[in-house]
Amino acid sequence: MGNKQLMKNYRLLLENASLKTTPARLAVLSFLNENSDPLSAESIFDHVAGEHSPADRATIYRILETFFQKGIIKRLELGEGKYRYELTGEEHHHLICESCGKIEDISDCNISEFEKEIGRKKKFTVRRHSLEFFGLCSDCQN
Amino acid sequence: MGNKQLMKNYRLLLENASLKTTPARLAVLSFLNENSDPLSAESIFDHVAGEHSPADRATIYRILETFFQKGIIKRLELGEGKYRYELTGEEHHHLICESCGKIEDISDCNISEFEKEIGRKKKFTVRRHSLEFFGLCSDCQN
DNA sequence: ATATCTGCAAATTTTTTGCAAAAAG
DNA sequence: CTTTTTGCAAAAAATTTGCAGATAT
Repeated sequence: MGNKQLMKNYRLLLENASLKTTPARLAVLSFLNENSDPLSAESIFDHVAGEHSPADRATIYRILETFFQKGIIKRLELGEGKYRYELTGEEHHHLICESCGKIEDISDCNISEFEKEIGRKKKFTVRRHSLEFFGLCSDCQN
Repeated sequence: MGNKQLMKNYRLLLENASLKTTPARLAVLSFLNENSDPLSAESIFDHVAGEHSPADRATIYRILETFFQKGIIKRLELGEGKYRYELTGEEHHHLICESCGKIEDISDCNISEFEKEIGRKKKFTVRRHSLEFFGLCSDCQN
């Protein structure tokens, strides 16, 4: 998808969320879009800082909070004591290599059956779940 | 189980992990043992601070890190931007109510099959996984 | 006796907040 | 023109670290 088209999409995305289109927001969106890995606030700040129109760290945090509240991005915790963020898309989970830190995506967790069971047994309504796998990636097996 | 017996168990647990038995460590272990909910470092500190032999915040953090490294406790992230800890026991997961904050335990996630599939498909060796459910508990349904 | 553990104080990391100026629609 | 967003500076929250003295074995 061309950059022009992308920008149009971002504008629409923001408009649908009743948010104004600003350079900082576009920068955050496009950086998240370029990266398949979930990103920390700091790495987003670092990247946006190197742009034509750098943004303040507080602005980045506020943007991420707003996007998270609107459901535009997901907020993850991968055992690092800080948040990571990724664009909301197909539901998927992550394989985090405890040796090299590589993060892979994985889909089809098929946990919806279990969620229904929870609803019945515990009278708990599941809205979302977090599921992350920690271990060793193919490169770090030996 | 009587308190005497518990103390003996804690001593053994620590000895097996090549750790010295200290008042602060015993206090942390017994507070974790009294609580079924996973606890934050701060709440553990607060509790131990009210004891006959209060411990420094840094000591609490160091104890928790050590226990985590030894596998004595689990370190969880429940979407709060901080860690929580619980004694290692039967594998289980949590239902976190997004309305009142109540945390319930749940077992039998039956995800081992999926983990094997991951091993085959992605050549990733799963060592552990995190699985938490967020939603509404029975008291907060309406 | 010796290695481990703790307290204290200071620092680091991650995230949040108040307020006035700037920008978007 | 009005509401939202941003920058700046400061603060808060969570966690870590260095080092010297205290404690456990």
